[in-house]
Amino acid sequence: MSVQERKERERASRERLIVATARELAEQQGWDAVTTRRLAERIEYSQPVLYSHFRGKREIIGAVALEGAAEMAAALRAATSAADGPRARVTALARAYLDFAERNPAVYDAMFQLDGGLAFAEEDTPEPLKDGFAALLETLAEVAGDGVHPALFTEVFWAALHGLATLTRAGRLPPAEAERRVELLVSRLAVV
Amino acid sequence: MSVQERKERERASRERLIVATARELAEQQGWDAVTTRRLAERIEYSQPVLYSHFRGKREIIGAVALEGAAEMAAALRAATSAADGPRARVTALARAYLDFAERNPAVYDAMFQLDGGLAFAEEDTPEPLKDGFAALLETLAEVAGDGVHPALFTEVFWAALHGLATLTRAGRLPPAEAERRVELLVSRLAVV
DNA sequence: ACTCGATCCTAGCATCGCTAGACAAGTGAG
DNA sequence: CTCACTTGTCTAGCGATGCTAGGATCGAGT
Repeated sequence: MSVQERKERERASRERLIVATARELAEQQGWDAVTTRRLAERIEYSQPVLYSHFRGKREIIGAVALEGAAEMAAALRAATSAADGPRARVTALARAYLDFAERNPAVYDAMFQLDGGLAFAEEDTPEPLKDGFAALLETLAEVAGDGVHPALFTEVFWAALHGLATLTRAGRLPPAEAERRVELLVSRLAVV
Repeated sequence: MSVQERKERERASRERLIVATARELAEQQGWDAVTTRRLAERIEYSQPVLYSHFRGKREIIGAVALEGAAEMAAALRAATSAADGPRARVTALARAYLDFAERNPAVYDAMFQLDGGLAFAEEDTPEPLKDGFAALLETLAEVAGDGVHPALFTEVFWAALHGLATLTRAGRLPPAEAERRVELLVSRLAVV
């Protein structure tokens, strides 16, 4: 019985290695460079091993996305808990969100840009994703304003952040004035 | 001399055919289905012909994006010119933007999601893209509010629309309440 | 009518995600 | 301790991708 447990531990450990390596490779050289061959070589196993853990490349991306969602949720909560007052919390939230996207571009892509085979806004949405939305909601509900559904407000605010994050990183928006855009967004959307 | 002109016309015509076919194929079956082989087969030429017009698949995507940008700019201007008053114009603008994204998902991807090798917010930004931004700016400048740079306001508003468009289409936002999100966005961001 | 240059196609390269089948290592029974 | 067998891993290969080299073909101008 103990033998089997050891094997399961080793399997789980190797699965974590795969996800961590995929993420590392993606951050270093972009997702295009994350091929099953390169990934297999880095973890020092052959390609088919990947398919004994994941159904395919999509699922590996999905695993990175889930890991990232959990981290992001933690980062958002850490940022907001250090701020005083609703308005300051929202600003901190927005900055933390954009900061996470900027510092973890590959993970952010896995979460929102690429197809990781994940469901959203539905019954079977994975827990980390729901929790990420919850982290946003906790702070944003305070400033939704009267008669506005907090979830709806969160969706709009989130969409704005997502737009800023992606357009900035794609070179569509000059990075210089990022901070002023955040201030404008918060001052207009948030009802204090 | 006339012979050469005819050849140039034919070349230009074939180039339009390539772009139109790529777009059509992408809208029908998604960009993944747009392979150089399939595209070549549809235009009834061999693969290498594509490379005598474009440097590679990226440039073809870029060409579709430019075509789309011009169309979108026209659609935005048509929508705003039919509305009375700044507030109504902004609402019409937002609806037209999201409507375009929803009805031309592949083109929208070419413009903002995929790598079409296009420059943005820089010196050598192609004209249709600058004009698309200009179309947004024309209407949004009216409601930027005192002391807010119109271009900065446009960037934020645009980012919010882009976020709504992409998140909705990716299934991240329930489509049911799209209209209410637009109303909330406009009512908060626009200063009338 | 003939030459020669432009134009286009056949064939192929390296790489991709993914899988079948051979092979080895470790397991538990006798 | 030996041996069949399950479990796990690897080698090799499939079809498809973007892209390119080199030969064939066609038409224009002398």
